[in-house]
Amino acid sequence: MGRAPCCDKANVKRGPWSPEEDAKLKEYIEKSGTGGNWIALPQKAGLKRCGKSCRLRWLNYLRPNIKHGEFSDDEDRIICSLFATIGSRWSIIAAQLPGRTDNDIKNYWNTKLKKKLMGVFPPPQRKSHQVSNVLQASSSSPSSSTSTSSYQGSSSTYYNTTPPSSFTGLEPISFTSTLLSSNYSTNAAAQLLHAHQSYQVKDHNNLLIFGSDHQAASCSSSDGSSSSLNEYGATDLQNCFYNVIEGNQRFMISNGGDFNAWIENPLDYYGPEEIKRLISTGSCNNNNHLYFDEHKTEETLQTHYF
DNA sequence: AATCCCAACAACCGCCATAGT
DNA sequence: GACTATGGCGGTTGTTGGGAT
Repeated sequence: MGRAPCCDKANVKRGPWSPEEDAKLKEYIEKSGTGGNWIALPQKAGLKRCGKSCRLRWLNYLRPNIKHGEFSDDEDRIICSLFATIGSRWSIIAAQLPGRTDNDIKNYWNTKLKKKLMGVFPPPQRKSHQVSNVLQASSSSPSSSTSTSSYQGSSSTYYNTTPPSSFTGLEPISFTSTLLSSNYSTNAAAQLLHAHQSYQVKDHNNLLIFGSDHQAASCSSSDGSSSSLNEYGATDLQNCFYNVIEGNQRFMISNGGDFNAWIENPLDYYGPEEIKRLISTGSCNNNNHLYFDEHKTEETLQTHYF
């Protein structure tokens, strides 16, 4: 037996709201508030609507300061950045965009932004040297994986990975690692990483880093040409592509200075101890962006790139 | 002008978390 | 602790309008 419906569906109006209904709802809420009970509200307001429907209508369209219309480039960047970080948690993303609703952002993502991004990150061309699916690898014994890489950390594993051949870019991924099954939604980040084709996972004593490689940042398309990432805030996206997860906390890695270069594998260059030290000393901002010391970053870049 | 197709978006559905009893 | 009611959320569907044919 299923759950009882929240209202008598036979006796409630459905479909688009009329201006009269909007006016009734708006007037009632402005005068009396919601009373903390949406289920009872429609009857009190004289509406033949389900309480949930009233709530949605109010939250998405009628309440004050709702912003409709075109999303700005800044808003695009924020959405992309947050999606890469926390996934499809629209209500949280909406909280960062005053006047925008979760429904609005969700629709915008599904109809426009996703396509934009897919244009930036074309369907993956598999690299021959990449073998196992990270998701399988991270959820099974590392020794049983077909890893082709050789990170030498004492108790860490390092997988070079490739999406399954049927992968189309943004489909759900079963991330079964205990680290990744924390409250933080990492699937979405993984999806973007998948879309980015090339990414790595390192697991080092509860310190797990994943992200795209430097090569991916140039984003070669299938015909060998490069597509510009700037148009859609590539830097922001790129900055999201290294995630450190320790325990059930997630951090995003940013290099501290104004460097155009990007560090391929933070774990290799900074080392797990340095990363852990920074986490433990609170070297991150409110958004859990983990910033490395500028000099250290510069040294690292000088050493490895110049 | 009629029809088809598709993108956009409003609204609904069902699940989950939580508070109250 | 079990149960119920409700709110909140994300995924999905239905409707509509505009452009293409």
